[in-house]
Amino acid sequence: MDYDFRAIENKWRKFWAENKTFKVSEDTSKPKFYVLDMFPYPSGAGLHVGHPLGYIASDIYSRYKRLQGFNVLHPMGYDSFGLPAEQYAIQTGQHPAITTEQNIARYRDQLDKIGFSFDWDREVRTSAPEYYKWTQWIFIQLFNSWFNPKSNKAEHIDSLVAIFEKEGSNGVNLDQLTGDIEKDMIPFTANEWKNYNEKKKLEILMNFRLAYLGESYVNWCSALGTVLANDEVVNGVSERGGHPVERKLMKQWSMRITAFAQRLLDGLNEIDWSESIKETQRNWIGRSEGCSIKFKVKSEELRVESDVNIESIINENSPLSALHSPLEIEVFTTRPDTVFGVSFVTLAPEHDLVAKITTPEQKAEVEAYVEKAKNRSERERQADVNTISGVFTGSYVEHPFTKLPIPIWVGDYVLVGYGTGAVMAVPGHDERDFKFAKHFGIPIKQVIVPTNDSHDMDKAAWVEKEGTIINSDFLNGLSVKQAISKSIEEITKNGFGKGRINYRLRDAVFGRQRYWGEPIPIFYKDETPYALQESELPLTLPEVDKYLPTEDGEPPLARANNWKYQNANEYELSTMPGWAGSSWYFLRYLDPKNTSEFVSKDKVDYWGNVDLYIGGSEHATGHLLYARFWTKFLFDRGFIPFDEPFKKMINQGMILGRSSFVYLVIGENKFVSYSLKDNLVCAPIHVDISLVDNDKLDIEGFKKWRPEYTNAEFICEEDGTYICGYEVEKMSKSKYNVQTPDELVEKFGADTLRMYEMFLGPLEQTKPWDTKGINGVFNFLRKLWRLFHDANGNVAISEDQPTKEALKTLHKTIKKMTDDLDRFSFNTGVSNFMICVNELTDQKCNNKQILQELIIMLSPYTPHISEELWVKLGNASGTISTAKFPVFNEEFLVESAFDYPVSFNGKMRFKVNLSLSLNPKEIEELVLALEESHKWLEGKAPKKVIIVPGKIVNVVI
RNA sequence: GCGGAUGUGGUGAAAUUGGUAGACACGCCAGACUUAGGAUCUGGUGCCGAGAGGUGUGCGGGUUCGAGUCCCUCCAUCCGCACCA
Repeated sequence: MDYDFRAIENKWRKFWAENKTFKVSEDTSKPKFYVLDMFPYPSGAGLHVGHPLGYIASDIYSRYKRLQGFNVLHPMGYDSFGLPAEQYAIQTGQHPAITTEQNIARYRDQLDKIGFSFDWDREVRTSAPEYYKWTQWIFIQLFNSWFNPKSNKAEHIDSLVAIFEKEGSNGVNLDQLTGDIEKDMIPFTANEWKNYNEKKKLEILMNFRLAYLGESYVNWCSALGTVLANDEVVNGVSERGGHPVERKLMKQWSMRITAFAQRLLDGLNEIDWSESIKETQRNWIGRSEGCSIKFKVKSEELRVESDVNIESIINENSPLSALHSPLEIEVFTTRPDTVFGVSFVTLAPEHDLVAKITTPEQKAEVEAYVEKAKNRSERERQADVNTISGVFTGSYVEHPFTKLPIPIWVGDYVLVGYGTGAVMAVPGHDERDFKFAKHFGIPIKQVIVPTNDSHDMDKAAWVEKEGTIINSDFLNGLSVKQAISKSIEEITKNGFGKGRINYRLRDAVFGRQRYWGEPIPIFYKDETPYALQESELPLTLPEVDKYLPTEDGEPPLARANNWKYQNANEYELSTMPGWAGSSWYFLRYLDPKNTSEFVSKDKVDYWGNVDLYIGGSEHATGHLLYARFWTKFLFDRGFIPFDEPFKKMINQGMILGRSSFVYLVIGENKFVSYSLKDNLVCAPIHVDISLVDNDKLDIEGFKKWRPEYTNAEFICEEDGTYICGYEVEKMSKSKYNVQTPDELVEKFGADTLRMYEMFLGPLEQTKPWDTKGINGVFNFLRKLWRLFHDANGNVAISEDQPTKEALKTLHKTIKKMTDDLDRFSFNTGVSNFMICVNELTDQKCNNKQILQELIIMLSPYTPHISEELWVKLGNASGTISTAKFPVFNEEFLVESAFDYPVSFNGKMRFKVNLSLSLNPKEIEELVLALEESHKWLEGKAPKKVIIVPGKIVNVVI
């Protein structure tokens, strides 16, 4: 009987499903191991061969761990809220839930064909109310929490209320409560707090909640009709769809991820992730150490009078420090050593103080500039980095040390979202400031002597953190490094500012003006947001007539009829972003059916965090950062016992498509073969890869492909074939280079596909898909099959004692397989099997002991054929997944002799077989006595002979 | 500009600690088998050379008895981030 993969795979797929072979539960007698894949968004296009790459690797690893006796949790689910289903709904009116359901069915069908060992009883879908009930629940926990900088962790908001009741807001020393995150709070005493009404209290608490409603500049995408988080904006356009994005001041639900910036940074040192992802996260968090410095605004007439109503300023939602008179501009700098080189101060166009400090003479010009800057999209602004623009406000600040007046400018090179939205410009030692000063003719003051003599201060700023300080009063003569600490010391001592750590990370905007997402469990009473009670969850997504915003520009949820909290109060109308559900799904797998908790304590204690996470690196700044944030939060609040979700992560590389081309002769309906194309003027045209085999075009098929090619002519190679050119590109429909796993499973079987995907190359590497090589793996499985059968196709297994040779082959393979799996080297694993089967075939080995061990090792890669052969060896059905992985025994590899490579001056010349019991001196004598050696010595005496027993001999002449 | 990764045959790649470069496979070449099965078997296949031999892991240097592997300089490609003060 031949290797009938179709029958075998159908049989075992059915067997696993019916017997729930991969269902797991908590079992304290075994060590646990949690292997997780990044769950897919079920798109309408289905899977191509690139998608299952990571799933195959994680499945192999899961099966390997199971064979080693671990209790392996290996679940799968769907990230099923998202934009494409909603866009489709807008176009067709079909409810996104239906589209999602259909896509999931297709995904499931495709996944099932590949033979994964998922425990499908644990499937989760983020769009299911039973799931998002708990996403909403976590949101409420975040809403009811604040970050206590003193304990450095999230706490229930009640502990903050207790502080307020006892000591108010600690006077002016707000940092102790806010950790420098929020600064626009008016100080109050305990008594004042007690006398505030509920609305006022809630308003103050909103400044501390980890999920909060606040006004801030957001990325507004009008084409999508929603706001986007920073990581959803790429190169100034939306990640999905590539629509323009502008900055807009809006009231939005946000997540105070900035409170966790330092812990998110520190945690990276404790997890086993690729350096590049960790660096990307460090970069995104963007910690920089420096100093804040306050500059007093000089113009007398602008000074805020002492009897001014401070609250009126607060209520303008100033994100900046404008609280105390006289007006001050606070800047953040990493170079306080250059403070004496400040020749102007620049404000971001959106900075609150711009309007307040501009003089009447400059008003028109400044307003025009600000207006223009605000209307520029992110993309325009980024594309235009080299154009210098700015405008003078007419006002001055006072230098804190010299007391000299310094002009205040507005410039869009200063970003409102970073630092304080204001910079002290030191043109002598900052490139942008230099350009700005040159452009506007502002004086440039040198305060550092460059270490490089040839540096010309007239041509460029000296920006290196090296050199000696000059023109700087008490800093003169110090090195830059010394001057940084000395200046911070002086600035702090004089109350001009203080040392400060700044992060690039912004709070994450959480509301989306979309339909297909989790409703935010909030209602409004007296314009104040209140969270729903746990017992009122889930707040299910209401039905709407259309999935578009209303005519008044309200989100789609505003279309829902009679959708009110207790029939009285308005619900929040925005929904959660795509990353909400995926920030905690790994926890729900532990206890997917629990209706009273998001996960039970017992289960989360047993399973713990993810031991191995496999997925793409494209989530480096989105999902992976948010999931870490929520995990830290849930840990702080005592819901889970760990504060990093994913201990080890591997990022599989992208699989690129291999596009094929035909060459159309310009002006004719004639195609020229690859090697002849340079003789003619022709244009390459993508041709469907299903019409090409080994670069040879199926000419008849091609003629039928498109009506216009029916009568096409072909200039072929000498042998009459038409050879196509190729290029490696991303897989896409428009390039006709998409390879689906389904076709390959049909043609070669799932085992071949699984093994071939691993054989392509290292998991983490980007690699081109090329179907050519799949035959090699297919042939390997047939060769394996033949090991178990005689020439007539009957099972032929010997029960004899295995030969020494066979045992050596087996144990060599056991050792290599264990090593390779432990270091996730799946591609070399495949070649180990090939070598092993080649050797056993040469040895004509059909010994049961040997073959049984071999297929156990093979079963993680090719589970179907392994199950089948396992039964043929006389074992009970379906148990190979719980067999025991073979153990390496070194005894079988012991050798008595070794083929020594003999080198002369490092060049290998010949080999000689010598006993391993010889000592170096004996080896040297034997080698030098050889006739071959005399030839290479050319009569000279060797200067030295290096001998590494069991490795090499090197003769130095 | 900053950061990360990668450069090895015609192709995908291997070489885990500095010790025989190119395992394993694809493709190709030659042959066998006997019909057509994405068969199977045998031999060959880095480059130059008829051969002896020479040469060879992006370039150039260095350390070493010995370097794909370690160090320095440079180049190329890919991926992040980017007016971040």
